[in-house]
Amino acid sequence: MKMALLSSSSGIAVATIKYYLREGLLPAGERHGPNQALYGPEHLRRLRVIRGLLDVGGLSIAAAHRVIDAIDSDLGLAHTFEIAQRTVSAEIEPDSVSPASVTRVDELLSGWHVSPDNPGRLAAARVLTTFDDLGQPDLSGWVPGYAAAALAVAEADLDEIDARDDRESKTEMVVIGTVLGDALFAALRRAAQEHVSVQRYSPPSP
Amino acid sequence: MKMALLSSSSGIAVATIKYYLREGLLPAGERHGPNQALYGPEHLRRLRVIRGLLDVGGLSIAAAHRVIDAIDSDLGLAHTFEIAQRTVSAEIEPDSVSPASVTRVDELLSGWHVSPDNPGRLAAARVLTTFDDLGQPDLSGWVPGYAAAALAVAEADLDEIDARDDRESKTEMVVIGTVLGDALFAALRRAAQEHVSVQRYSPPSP
DNA sequence: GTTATCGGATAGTGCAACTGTCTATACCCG
DNA sequence: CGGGTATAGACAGTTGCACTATCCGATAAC
Repeated sequence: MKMALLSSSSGIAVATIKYYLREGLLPAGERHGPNQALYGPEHLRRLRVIRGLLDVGGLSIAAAHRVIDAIDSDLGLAHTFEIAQRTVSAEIEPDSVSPASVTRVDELLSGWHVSPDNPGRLAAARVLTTFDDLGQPDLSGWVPGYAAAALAVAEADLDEIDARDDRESKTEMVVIGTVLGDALFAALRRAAQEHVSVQRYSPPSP
Repeated sequence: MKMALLSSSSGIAVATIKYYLREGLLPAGERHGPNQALYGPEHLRRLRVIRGLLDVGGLSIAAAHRVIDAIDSDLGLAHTFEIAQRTVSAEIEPDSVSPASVTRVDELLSGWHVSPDNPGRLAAARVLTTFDDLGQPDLSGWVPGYAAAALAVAEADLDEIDARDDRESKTEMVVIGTVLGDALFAALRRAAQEHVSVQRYSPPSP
């Protein structure tokens, strides 16, 4: 298919597709002359992946580039996982995190096998530091529930990856699932908050 | 305290604080002349809230403004909740969501009391639509786990809000918890993923 | 053969979040 | 009490990102 069709069937402007080509997000089409190239269904699909990562996952172009590279290259699953995790996690300056918060996170995660440079470990500590800075009272009734839920979700994530049969599909689920899973959970949390709130404070007539 | 001290004790540049004042994110100091004003501890605290919302919660200035206004005004808790939820949820164009995905979300949430315009409902459907567009296989083994976890987290959220005694503290937890809770869960998910992954594929010698 | 479209290069746009400069004051230390 | 520093407020400038527009020479479609 040609550029015009690729554009119309993806809903993305020609200029934008050319931009993605320049940035290396989208592989070049099959060349047939100095100003001719053909694109296949894999380009269309790739464009959908890109839009999903950008619009739903909220990634930047650079971040999307990194995770797409991770899908394309055949590193091991563990390595792919790490790239996906690091890409979706914002870089955290160590001095924005109090050592006490890190300790609290480590206690919370005691029993878990988590390496010291897991991006989530510092990110969680950063959140707790922010609560501390705001003088929030004891959150020990709140945070453990999050950890338990995160564990359940991680089990579901790994189950889903296990359920894929070929390596390529596993890799893709690792990356897409890591990125879109955050969005999915956040969305369901909103719904659940309304449900629980109604349940508790204005229960439907029994 | 004066501007210089407010800046140094918050770690935020004077020019940036002035910018927040202009934008109405930070209330003006107590005036003592045409070029003098004094700031109190509440300004310092407010700056910490702002940085938390921006850096940890990833909100824009405009979004931070909305939720801060929600904290300041004394709307009911339910209304505050709604503002917080809508602010952290990106606006979704309805035609980026397939009706089938909405139906699937509604089935997933059957038994929950969720209004049709809950921001999470559409956002969840958007994520499912993206998976559909990528031709992902059946996700019925994956998504329900997310819903269950989201319910558990929402219970923890409401428990924590209930545990606060005064209205002001409840309101603040509604807003800050909604915004930072997403970040906290995402971080703990990263840690849990590593834990479960290690547990399954390279268990420590027993 | 003429009109439309193509790939590629380059420049420009719009927005968000600051950052820097300027001016007329006011404070503060010696 | 005087000179250096700080201040509020106005406004322009900067940076980075994600596009978007324009142009060119070549090719395709009718």
